[in-house]
Amino acid sequence: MATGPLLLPNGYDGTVTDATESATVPASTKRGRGEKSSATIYDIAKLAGVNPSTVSRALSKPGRVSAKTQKIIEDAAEQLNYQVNPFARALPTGRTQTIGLIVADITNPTFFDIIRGAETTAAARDYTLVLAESAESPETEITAARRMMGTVDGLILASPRMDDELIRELASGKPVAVINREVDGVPCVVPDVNKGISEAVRSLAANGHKNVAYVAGPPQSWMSVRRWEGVQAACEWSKLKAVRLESSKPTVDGGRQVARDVMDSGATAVITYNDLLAIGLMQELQAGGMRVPDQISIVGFDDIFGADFTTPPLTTVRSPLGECGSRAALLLLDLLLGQAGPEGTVRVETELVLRGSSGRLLVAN
Amino acid sequence: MATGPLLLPNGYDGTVTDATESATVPASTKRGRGEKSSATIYDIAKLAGVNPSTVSRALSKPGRVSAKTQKIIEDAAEQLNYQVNPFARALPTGRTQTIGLIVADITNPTFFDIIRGAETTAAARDYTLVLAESAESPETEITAARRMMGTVDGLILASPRMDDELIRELASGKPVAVINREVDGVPCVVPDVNKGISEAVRSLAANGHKNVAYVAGPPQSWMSVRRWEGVQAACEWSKLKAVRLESSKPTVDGGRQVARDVMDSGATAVITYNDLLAIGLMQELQAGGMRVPDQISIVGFDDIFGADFTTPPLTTVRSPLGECGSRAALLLLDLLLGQAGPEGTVRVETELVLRGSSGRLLVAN
DNA sequence: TTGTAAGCGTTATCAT
DNA sequence: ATGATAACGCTTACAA
Repeated sequence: MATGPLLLPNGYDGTVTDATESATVPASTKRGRGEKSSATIYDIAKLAGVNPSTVSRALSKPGRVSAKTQKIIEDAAEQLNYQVNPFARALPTGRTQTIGLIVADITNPTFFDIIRGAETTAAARDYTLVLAESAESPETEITAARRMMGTVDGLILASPRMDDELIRELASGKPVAVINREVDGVPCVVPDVNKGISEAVRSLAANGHKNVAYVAGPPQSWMSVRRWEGVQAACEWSKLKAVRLESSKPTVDGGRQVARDVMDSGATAVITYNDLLAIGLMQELQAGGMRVPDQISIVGFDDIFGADFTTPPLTTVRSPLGECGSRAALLLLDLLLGQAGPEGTVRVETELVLRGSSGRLLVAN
Repeated sequence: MATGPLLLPNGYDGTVTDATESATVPASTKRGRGEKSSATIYDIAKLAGVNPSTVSRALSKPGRVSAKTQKIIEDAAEQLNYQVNPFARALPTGRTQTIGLIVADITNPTFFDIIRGAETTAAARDYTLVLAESAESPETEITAARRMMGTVDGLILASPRMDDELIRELASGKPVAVINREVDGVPCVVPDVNKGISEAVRSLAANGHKNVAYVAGPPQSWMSVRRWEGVQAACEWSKLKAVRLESSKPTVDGGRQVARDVMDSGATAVITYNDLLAIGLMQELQAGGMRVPDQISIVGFDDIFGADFTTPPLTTVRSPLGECGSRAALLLLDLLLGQAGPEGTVRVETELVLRGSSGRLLVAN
C-alpha cells in the first residue's frame, strides 16, 4: 500500500461550504484569564470554602478527607465541570495514566487486533493508549520509543525490530512489555507456535504433501524465525521436505511477488509468515491459473480479519492477537500498580484454523 | 526540528557515542525511591555557567541567544544526556505535541484506515497520536473526549455519536476536527457520497433492478442518514423504488441478522450502510441458497480491507478513509500552527468500485 | 481532619 | 543578550 496519498501537502481542494465569515476565535493559544478554561482545584477550594490541598486530597485519594467535605468538594467540582490537568499532576508524581504502544506496521491488520486488545484493556482500567508505528524500521522504532518513554507510564512493543539490548535498556527505565518476541529479563507475551504449526503440518502430510515451502517475513522479525523453526521441526517429524523462501515485505503485495519463487520451488504446500503474504500469494497463483488447493495448498499465520473472505477461505494458524494486546497491557498495568506479576514470558496458544485453501493434492506433481 | 532526541529518558541512549561514561551525574533529586532522575535545565545551567532561563531559551527557541552560549549549552545538554520533561513544558505552554483521535468502534476496520492516515500524518509532523474509542456510545465518547482534551493539543472525532452542540463546545476549547459528519462551525472532513452513490444506482438500474433496499447504520450516525438520502435521491432520479431497513448494529453479524428483512422486502438490490453489513448479509443470503449477484445484488460502503476477498468480491462505494484521517490531522496541525486553514468542510470524493457482488438479475422476480 | 507551604521543570515577563 | 522571578496546577510532607 502506497503511503503517498496519505502525506498530503498543504492544499485543500475541498469545497468550502461555510458561508459565514469565521467569527469566533478558538482561543487556543492563550491561557489564563478571559477564557472559560478549565477550573482548577483553587476554584473548587474557593467555592467549597476549603483549602486547595484538601481538594487535592479529596479528588485524588478518597478517604483522606471527611465524608462531609468530600461531598461538598465533589459537588463543587461537578458544578465547575472540573477536569484534572494531567500535566500538572504528572509533574510531581511522574504518572500520566497512559501507556504507549508501538507497532511495526500500522498498515498491517495483524496489529489492529493487538491495538484493539490493548486499548480496550487500558481503557477499562482508565488508562489512555498512545500509538505509534515503526514502519518496520528499527531506527524509527527507537525514535518513537524514546519519544514515548517521556510521556507514558509504560510501553508495549509489538513485534519490535530493535536489538534485545535496546529493549532491555528501555525496560530499565519504565515498565515495558513485548509482544511477539522473547527478550530476556523483559515481560513478554508470545504465541506458542508449536501446537498450531504441528497441526498444520500434520494436516498437510495427511493430505499427501511432501514438499513444503515457508515464505519468511522481515529478517528482523523474531516471530518469523520462530515460525520457520517450527515448520522445520514439524516437517522433519512428519518426514516432509521444507524449504525457506524470502519475501520482499510481509504484505499482500509481497505475497504476490513471491509467487514465482514458490512455483520454482516445486513445493505443493506453502506456509507463509503471515496471512497477508498468503492472500497475496494465493491471488497471484490463481491469476496464473493455479487451482487452490487442488494444485497447491496455502496456509497463513494469524487469522486476521478477512482471512475467511478469500476464495477459498484461508487456512491459517491463528494467533490470539487481541489477547496478546490485552495481556501485554495487563502485564504493564500490574507492574505499574506494584502488583509485580510473573516476570517471565506469557505464552498464548495457537491453533490451526482449517479452511479451504489447504487440502488434498489432486494433480500429480 | 525533531524533538525526539531531546526526549530521551536518562540512560536510554542506545547509540552511545560518548566514550567518557563516568561524566558528571546530574543533581539527583530526592524524589520517590532511588530512581535515576533526569537532568534538568538547572543542571545544564550550572554546568554551562549560565542562567536556567538562558538554557530554556537556547533549547526551545534557537536564535534568542548568542551563538557562543548556544553551543556551550548544547554541549552541556549533550553531556548530561538531557531530555525535556514534556509535562513541565506542557504546564506553562499547554502544548503537548499530541493529537487525539476518538473512533466509534475499534473493532470496525473502517476506522483502521482513518487511524492509519491520522497516525502517519501526525508522526510526519512529529506529533504523537493518542487513541480512544467510544464503543458507539455517546456517553463513552464524551467521557473519552473530555479526558483527552486535557492531554492533547487537538482532537479528531471520527464518526462522532454525540450532539452537535457538544462537539461545538469541545471545539471552543481546543482545535477539533470531525470526520464523517458535518458540524456547523467545526472543521470537518466528509466524503461526498453523491458521486459514488449515483454511480452505484445507475449501475443497478442499468442492470435491470427496480427495487432497492438500503440497510441503515446506527441511528446516531450522521453518515448513515446522508447515505440514505443519497440513495433515495439517486433512486428517484433513476426511477427505482427504495426502501429503508434497520440493522441492529453495523457489523458482519448485524448484516447476517438483517438478511430476512432483506428477503421480505422484495428488493433485488441492496445497498448497505457499510461493507461489514454487506459482507455479513452476503454470507447469510448465500448460506440460505441465494446466488449473488444472479438473484440479488449487494453494494457496500467504504471499501474496507478485505472487501475484495469475498466471493464474489464486493461492489462498494469507496470512501478514502485514509485520506480522511490524514486530512483531519492536517487540518488540526495547521490550526495548531496558527496557519488557520479554511474553516469549512473539506469534501473528499467517493467512487463506485464495481466488483462481482452486483450485476444483472438472472431470475425473474 | 484540614491548612500551610515547598516544590515538580519549564516557559514567560520583566528587568538589567 | 542574559539574569531574576513569577506563574502553570497539582501533590505532599509537615503543622495545626
